[in-house]
Amino acid sequence: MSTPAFSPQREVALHHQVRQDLLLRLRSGAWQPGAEIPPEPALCAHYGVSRGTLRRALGDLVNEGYLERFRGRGTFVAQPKLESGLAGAFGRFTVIGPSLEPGGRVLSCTTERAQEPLAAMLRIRTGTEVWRLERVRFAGERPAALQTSYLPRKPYPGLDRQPLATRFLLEIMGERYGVTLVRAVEYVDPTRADSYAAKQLGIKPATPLFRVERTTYAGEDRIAEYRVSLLRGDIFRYRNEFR
Amino acid sequence: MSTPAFSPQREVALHHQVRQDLLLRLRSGAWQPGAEIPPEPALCAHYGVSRGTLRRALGDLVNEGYLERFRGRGTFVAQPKLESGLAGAFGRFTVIGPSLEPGGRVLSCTTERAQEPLAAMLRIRTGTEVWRLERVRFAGERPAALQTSYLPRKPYPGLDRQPLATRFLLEIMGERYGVTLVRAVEYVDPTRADSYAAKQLGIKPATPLFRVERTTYAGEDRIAEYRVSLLRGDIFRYRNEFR
DNA sequence: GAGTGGTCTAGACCACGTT
DNA sequence: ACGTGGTCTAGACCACTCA
Repeated sequence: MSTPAFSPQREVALHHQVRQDLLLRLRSGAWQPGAEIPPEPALCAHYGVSRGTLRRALGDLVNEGYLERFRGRGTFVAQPKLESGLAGAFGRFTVIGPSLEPGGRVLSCTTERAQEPLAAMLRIRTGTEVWRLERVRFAGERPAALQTSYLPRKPYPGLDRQPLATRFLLEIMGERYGVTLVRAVEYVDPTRADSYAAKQLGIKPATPLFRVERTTYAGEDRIAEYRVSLLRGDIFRYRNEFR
Repeated sequence: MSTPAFSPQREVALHHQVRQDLLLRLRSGAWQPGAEIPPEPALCAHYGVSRGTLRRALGDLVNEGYLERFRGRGTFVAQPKLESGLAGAFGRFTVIGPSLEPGGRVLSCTTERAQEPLAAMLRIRTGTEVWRLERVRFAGERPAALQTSYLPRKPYPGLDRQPLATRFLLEIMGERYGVTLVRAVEYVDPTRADSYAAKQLGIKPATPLFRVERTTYAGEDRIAEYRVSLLRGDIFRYRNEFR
């Protein structure tokens, strides 16, 4: 290890400076993927920091996917997993586009009895009563998404009298019904507008859309809502970032 | 704070047990979003652990988006941001579907001079020579994706003589040309197959596809590859998880 | 000024893999 | 047996917020 020098500055957390210096070596290619890097005692000595501080820096890099550590073996430069669909490849995503406004035009809000595919999605027995809420959501003046939400009826009495046209449904569920939402899982497919969706969204039939199926969880396994959204592909895109 | 009891087990890391117990209170709704939770000294006493251990547990929960901490103010239960497109909403994604096999059928591998939109994507001057590689990628026996890759020519002499049909392009770039790939950014749109794509992928024209534009970075800002993939929507979906 | 979380240290013991 | 990383402790000082 013959690094020019490491001269920490005050004002900035030590562990952060160590992290940056390690990152420099990783990105510059001085440490190739798969290679083993020096053990903790060596790095502590090199940087002149305590083990706790060093481990904070290393731990951050592990969380960000740059390093892998194995007890008894050592610390290694992670192989980048940039290939979509590769095992272990994952990243962060965001939706790019204008914000959807709360509420929207309510097309219908009715109850029905859940039949098989839906009952399975909500993890309830077939025949249980559910709310079915259909809305057009707007981004500015433009209709941007057509959403159909399904909720078990029981926990949400009088849902059809709530301010569905002006508030986020998730907010209503939380504030009016005291449901604590914890996490959500989406599955995204490409699709194209049928004539009904095209009419509601003000676009031509067969325009490409995202079809987003989302399940929102209230407790660890309690499902609070199942929703299918059709998002206009000319307005929204997903942005994914891999380490 | 009147929790029944906290009886740690050996065999499991203490910080992990503390984390689980805190998580329980968050998910059960005992601590509502926005609420302040007890300060470190109180929690240390409650769990009978040192500050370092407690902070490890809290830090994990902050990283996972459950808590927010502010120096001088306190620790608060984070508001879930489950609405797509909401500021601050983000999550993890994975591609669901069979693994793409390395290589594929090479349709063409030629050089050309980069014109404006492409030059901008690769951040090179217009007129610079680039490789243009077009392949059909397979998942098992099925053609699953049509990919067009663009790379600056200079760093990759003889790319057309590499084993493009049997290896991952990213691996070739790494192993044969010593390029260290660091991160990648994708933009995903819905689209539909034109007649050319339909023919290459063995599907009917107008079938819904994902159009994935990906930029792979070698250094912090050095672009190693720009690629446009058409992914069959009947084979792949994206899975997104919030918080 | 009192209380919050952020940083850093020094030292100890342990579980695991390699030799 | 030795070296690796994983866990945990106790204590110190600091920066920030709020009353």
